[in-house]
Amino acid sequence: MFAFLKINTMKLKDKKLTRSDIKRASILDAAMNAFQSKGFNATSMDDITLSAAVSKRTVYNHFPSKETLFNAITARMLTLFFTYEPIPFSKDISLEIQLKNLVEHEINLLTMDEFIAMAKVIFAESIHSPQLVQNAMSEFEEKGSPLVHWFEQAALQGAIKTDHPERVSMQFVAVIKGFCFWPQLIQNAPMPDEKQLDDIAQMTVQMILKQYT
Amino acid sequence: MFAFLKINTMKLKDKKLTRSDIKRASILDAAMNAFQSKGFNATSMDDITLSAAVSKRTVYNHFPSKETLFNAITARMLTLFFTYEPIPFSKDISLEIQLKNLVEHEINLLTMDEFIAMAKVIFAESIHSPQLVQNAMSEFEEKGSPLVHWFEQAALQGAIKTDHPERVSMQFVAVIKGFCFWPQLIQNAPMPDEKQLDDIAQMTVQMILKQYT
DNA sequence: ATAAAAGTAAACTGAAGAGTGTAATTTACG
DNA sequence: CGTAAATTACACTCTTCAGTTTACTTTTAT
Repeated sequence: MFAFLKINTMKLKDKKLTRSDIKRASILDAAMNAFQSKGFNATSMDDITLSAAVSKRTVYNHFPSKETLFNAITARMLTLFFTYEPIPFSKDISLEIQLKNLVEHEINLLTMDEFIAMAKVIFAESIHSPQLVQNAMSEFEEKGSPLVHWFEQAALQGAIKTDHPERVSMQFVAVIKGFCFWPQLIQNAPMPDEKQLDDIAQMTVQMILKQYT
Repeated sequence: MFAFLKINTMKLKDKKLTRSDIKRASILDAAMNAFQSKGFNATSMDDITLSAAVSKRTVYNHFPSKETLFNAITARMLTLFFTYEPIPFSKDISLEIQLKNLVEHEINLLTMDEFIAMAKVIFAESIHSPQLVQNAMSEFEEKGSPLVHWFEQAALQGAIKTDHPERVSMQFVAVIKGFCFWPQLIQNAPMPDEKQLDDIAQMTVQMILKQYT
């Protein structure tokens, strides 16, 4: 898990993977796993030290405090998911196909288990920190904004009939998350299998088509 | 806030409100507020002691440990919301009206600020406790079950056309929560005002009618 | 090769916080 | 009134944990 982060690290220097880089990556990995499974408070720096196979002083040489480490992780996770290509609306492609693509796109994002992992880390802390994570969070929630943009375009061009495209967009995302995100986040529910995902996708597309065309 | 709990306490003995009862209620109140705003870990027993205007020893006389106190609170909150009348499906009332009632019912529940408060306390802890709160939680999530029951009846009697009434029920709830619950829980978003709630309700009803009749 | 940079082990400090012991006070109640 | 139970203040123990110090070893880069 989180292999994708290591790859990122490697890409930067390619061959010059110094010991320091390895240690740092190891710390980030260990911290991410620990924060994910136990939360910020319940994770001690000694835990991280231990499972990163690194001395405590080394942790503090890379990250001056526990909070710094936490921020480094959230920042990393957030930027990762922010690199998120916008989706153009096209009047030349059938609405059904475009919607199907949108759903799949969204489901793919949500079903990455890294996504759930990240959400656990961040949400659990953010419920009780009005400002701390909140700012990053609001930005993060805008992740839906490419979707909003698509719906706005679709409405403008008359493909979808609504006075509130952003509301339709929210409805769209709400249904997907209701099946593929919240239960997994809160209750550790299993992700729906391929067939169920297909059904959910189809249902969501039908919902938009029947209600707004 | 949480006045409804004090009322409950009073009903039990009516006149025999002994000092001990008052102290106990005061502790529960203080603890609930503290857990809600700061979370379980960040709340110290001394905090509670202080804002309950009670000595520390008294807290421990009533509740042998912090966890016991936490459990007492969650139990209280959960039972409160479990007393939840089932909703019968009727073929004599127009579908639209019944749906409208369902939405309102659900929105009323979610918009009680006690509900959000409770959810914060419980969810924040449950994200990182696989078994601890999880069991109570799963029961709690079934709170939707009267809704499922309504949709099952509606499907059985042909008022709603679907092979998966429980899925339709989830969709229905997902949309409402997407607007009136998750943003408030995670981001401290303000609850939509009356007019917005109306729009959301109407939209949700239309969604079901257009997609499943 | 060698000096600077980075890592290690282990003992330490200081703060916070859960829970206890106790002696003195307050309240309930026959 | 008088006694038993509950409450209080407060000092105390014990543990956990973030962060530091020190004396030493390994890696890296020139």
